[in-house]
Amino acid sequence: MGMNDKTGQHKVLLNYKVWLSSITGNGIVGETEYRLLKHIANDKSLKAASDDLGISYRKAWGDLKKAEEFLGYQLLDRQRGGKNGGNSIVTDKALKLIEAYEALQQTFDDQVEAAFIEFKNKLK
Amino acid sequence: MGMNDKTGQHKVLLNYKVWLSSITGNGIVGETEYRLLKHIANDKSLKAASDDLGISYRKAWGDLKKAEEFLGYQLLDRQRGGKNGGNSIVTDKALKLIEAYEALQQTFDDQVEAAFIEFKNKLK
DNA sequence: TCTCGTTATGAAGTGATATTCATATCGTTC
DNA sequence: GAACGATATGAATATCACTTCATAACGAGA
Repeated sequence: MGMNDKTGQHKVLLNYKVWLSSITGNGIVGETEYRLLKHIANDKSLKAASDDLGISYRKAWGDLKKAEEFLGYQLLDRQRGGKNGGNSIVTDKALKLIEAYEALQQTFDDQVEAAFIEFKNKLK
Repeated sequence: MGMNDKTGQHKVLLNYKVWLSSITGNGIVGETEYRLLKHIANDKSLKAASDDLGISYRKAWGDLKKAEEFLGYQLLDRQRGGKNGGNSIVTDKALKLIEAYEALQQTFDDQVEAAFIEFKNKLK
């Protein structure tokens, strides 16, 4: 479990991130947006989803808006007012997107483990 | 090459990052440290390397110090004073580390392209 | 022994992001 | 038709990482 002193050898993990970006490097769809969409698919609410993830509604809303603007299609079908005040439904296109993103993550996950073992061998 | 209006479909790129971290998620060795060590190996100077990369000496120094503390071994052999004011030599262990990191990146690079093509197919 | 350039390190300033706050709109339901 | 709760959005505030600044230590060479 790794030592706790300031100078010992600690357990090291391999980490990675995958995200879609514009050419200029602006992040568009990454882990945050992926998780948001997953939760919205379940909760049918952007507010509930942002609460779930512990990020501000303001940011969640802005992130998805930016993603939609960039992608050029809707990720959510929004409804204001009404029974529960409103709701947000994930569009079919967004569902496809999160499925594809999930597969991408899986591919990376599979490779990270092997690559990390290889990495550690190289250090011996 | 992607439209420029606010709502069109733009060209999307796939991005990724790989780095070593502690269990608590603190980044230890990533692209920055890798590049620093590469440049120090060449320049034999932390100052020159940080200038090369356009990052502050303060950060470069802090990053490598943190990495060394965490890993539990020296990445640099430092010398203060003397002929040119001082110098920093990359240790053998650090050389092994950057070689292994390089191989890791290469592994990912090779597979990212294929994964991205797969990703885009899934969206059709 | 004085100088010079690099390493070393705390402290203060800055800028990008995210959170908080404030307010408006909307549409079922009671 | 008044109320409730989610969406919508600008503005102010807070956070956090990085840069800048300031200052010391060091040691070969002039």
